Amino acid sequence: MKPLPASFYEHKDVVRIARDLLGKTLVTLTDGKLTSGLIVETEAYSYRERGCHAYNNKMTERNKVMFEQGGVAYVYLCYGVHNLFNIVTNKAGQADAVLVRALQPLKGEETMLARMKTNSLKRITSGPGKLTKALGIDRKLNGASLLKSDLWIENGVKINKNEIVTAFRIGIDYAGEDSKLPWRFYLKDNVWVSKE
DNA sequence: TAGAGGATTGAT
DNA sequence: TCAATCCTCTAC
Repeated sequence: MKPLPASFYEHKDVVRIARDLLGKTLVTLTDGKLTSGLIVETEAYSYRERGCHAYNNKMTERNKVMFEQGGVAYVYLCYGVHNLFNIVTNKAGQADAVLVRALQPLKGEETMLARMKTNSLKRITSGPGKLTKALGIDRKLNGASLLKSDLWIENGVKINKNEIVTAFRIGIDYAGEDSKLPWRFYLKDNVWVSKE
């Protein structure tokens, strides 16, 4: 399998990319250990709405990688506890991104279990803060290219349109009206999706 | 330079 | 329901 091409990430419609990422495979090679998982839940963020760190084209030290060309990782610390993994999309200067919220473990399951200090495979990647830990993603990978580093996305399984559920995004009440945008996508009846 | 708060999680 | 935990942003 090969990483998805740059053109996939440079599309101008971040919502479409978020939907297309369902069923793709996220792969990391951290500390010499390969781990991967099927993407089963995503959320879209755009500089045009308040839920986004780069709302109104506001660039800061933290979110500046969002303004790079699509195809890089945006990893940041949330609540002082969790690393959250985003995929930067669109062209340079158009700060859009997709947050990966849940995975279905595929490879390196033992490595993930060891990182999570648990014996239960269930729910170890069902949440944005958990999947980064399971796959060994942290802020060192902020700005890393998904085309040529130890972090990339491959084609996975084909998803039918009627398997995709559309919902409101989680945890962004502060965004006002924009928190009602139906920009969260997940696979219907998939046990690996994060719980609300 | 101090203070507030967050795209979450797991324990109580 | 609530604390953990720390980096980032904003205001002074």
